Amino acid sequence: MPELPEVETIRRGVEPRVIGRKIIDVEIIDKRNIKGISPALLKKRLLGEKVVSVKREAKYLLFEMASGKYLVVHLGMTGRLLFKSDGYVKVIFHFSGGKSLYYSDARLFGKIRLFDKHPELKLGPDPLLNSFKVADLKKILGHRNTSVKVLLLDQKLIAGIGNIYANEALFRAGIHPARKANTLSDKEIMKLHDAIRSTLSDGVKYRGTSDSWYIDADGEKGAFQDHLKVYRKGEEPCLKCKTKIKRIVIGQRGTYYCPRCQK
DNA sequence: ACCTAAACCTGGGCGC
DNA sequence: TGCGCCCAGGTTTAGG
Repeated sequence: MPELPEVETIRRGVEPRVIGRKIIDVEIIDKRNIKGISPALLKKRLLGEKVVSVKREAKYLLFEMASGKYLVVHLGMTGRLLFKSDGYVKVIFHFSGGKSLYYSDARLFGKIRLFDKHPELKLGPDPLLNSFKVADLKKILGHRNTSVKVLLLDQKLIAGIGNIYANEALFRAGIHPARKANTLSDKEIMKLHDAIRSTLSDGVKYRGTSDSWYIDADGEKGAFQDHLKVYRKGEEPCLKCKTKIKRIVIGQRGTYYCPRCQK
């Protein structure tokens, strides 16, 4: 499910309710999301740990513990962090004060890991930070002979964009998703830089896109699905020019664009 | 270093 | 109702 705006929305819902709380129990219903450590050891090492912050790096959530350990959660495609149960719960973190955080993941692509210190996640820059400049995007795109859309999805190059926001940002920028990155003009890179940032910040503003699996920590849907212009709109008329939106596959992912607005 | 494709899983929706 | 098929918002890995 979750791209940068969804993970940020979840973070904002989770942090205030777990900060300063201790983990008093970890219930593991299905161990398959737990990576790099046995379920028993994960539980043992988390018991008594106090949360001092919940941070986000791209699509990862990092629970910083008072001991300096980090519980790192990635939600994959269908992962959820909830303060109530749903039908796909795999792990439950019980906190002092009575709250429990449910990790749910129907498709099991999410990952839960524990680190002794702040982990190096090997991610590219976060495009929502003000330090992310046009020059940084040009460095990423300028010399590569791959479609611009594939590069936007590469977390090692630029972190936090997934398929929905890649499609939408390219529409806002008027750039065809199959364009080879090294053919973009400086002006197009500038437009794309703006489009990425405005699309992601709108995503955060509307609390994420609930097209299928995504809900926030309270089980509430986001609203950005009401603002999508191309994503999953194959065969529908473009809202700008009425041309039929096309669906193609790029980088093994469904890709939607307006053949007239995006060159 | 760059680029591509397969693999990991389960569930929802649709047509017949 | 049931079955088969297609689709799915991510990342890792192996290979060219």
